[in-house]
Amino acid sequence: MPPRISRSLLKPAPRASGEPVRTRKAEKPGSPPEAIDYGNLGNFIGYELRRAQMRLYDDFFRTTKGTGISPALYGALVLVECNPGVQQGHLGKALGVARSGAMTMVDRLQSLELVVRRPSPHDRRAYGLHLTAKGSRLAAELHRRIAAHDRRMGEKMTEDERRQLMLLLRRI
Amino acid sequence: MPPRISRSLLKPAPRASGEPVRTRKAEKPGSPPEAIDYGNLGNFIGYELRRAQMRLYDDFFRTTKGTGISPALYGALVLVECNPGVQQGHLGKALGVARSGAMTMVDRLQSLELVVRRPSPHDRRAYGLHLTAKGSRLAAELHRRIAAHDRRMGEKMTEDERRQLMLLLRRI
DNA sequence: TATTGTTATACTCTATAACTATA
DNA sequence: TATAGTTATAGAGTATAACAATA
Repeated sequence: MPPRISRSLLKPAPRASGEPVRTRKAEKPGSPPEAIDYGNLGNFIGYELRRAQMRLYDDFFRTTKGTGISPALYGALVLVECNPGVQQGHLGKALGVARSGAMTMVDRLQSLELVVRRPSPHDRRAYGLHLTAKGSRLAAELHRRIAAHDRRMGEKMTEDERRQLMLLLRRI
Repeated sequence: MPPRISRSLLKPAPRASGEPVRTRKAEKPGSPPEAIDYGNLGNFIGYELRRAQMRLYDDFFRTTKGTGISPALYGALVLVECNPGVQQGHLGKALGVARSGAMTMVDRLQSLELVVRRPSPHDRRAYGLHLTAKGSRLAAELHRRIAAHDRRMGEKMTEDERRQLMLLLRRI
């Protein structure tokens, strides 16, 4: 079964201008006057999963800063790179978004000049998606940065533990 | 250090009417004509984290169906329950959202008649948040359902493995 | 009739900024 | 001057529904 990237998990938002904003604690750095009781929240897998992903997203956005690429767009970029000529609709399905959502994503990638739509030779309704030269270059750069990012995410565990983590995550 | 629930990790959206919609694959059940190559995506911790959370969110929304409670609102409900009289702003900080976001969440909980704002005895600018009787009942019900949900999430691993997973997640 | 891309519309989530009452 | 709550506004993300062109 091919893995799927979920809509809800690729969400955090790039800005219109292309520059992701992560205004963590924009309001005030000061901590809440009284410690807050989180009850049973910390015993839930879902809670630790969320916290882990929060930290990971923070690092991801620092990693891709200046590129305008969110996790969702990176996923799309990888898919176009690995499947040159893929149809927009298929991309959307693979990413778990509706066609209109795929439309928006590809529009964005096109406006960043990373991806082009070329008429499909077989189906005059469809377009094939391809990386531009600029898109290829950025993809290569992002692969490097994101591989380093992913290593950082696992730097506090051994290689065995990392494998164990991946296995356990797949069992959820 | 008190745990924090991230804005970006509590995101998936409840509907205005209160009923969460999870139209997974609303477009077509059919699989893409050709298998799609996901490249190196599956070797990233972030990717597996996202997939795991996607599955978890699906189950969470099935679990809370009919209540209008999203993960974010459940978090808020727990915090109000565990910290009766907590100020809205402190709640927002604990949840990692701006004051206006806390406002929206509390408005929602109030419109669901789960939470009330009572004037603070010490500070005439502030309100204390409290569960209503209905809120207490729903919280109790949700605790049961979500505890079961969390057990389901870990049902494919041993108790030791679950503990290991929690430990590794905290190391990210 | 079904599918591809597209557009229009609507909704949630979240942020910033300005306003008010109070501290 | 700073803070608590509020309101207005804006942008991202995603969904559904309808449409034209094509299969």
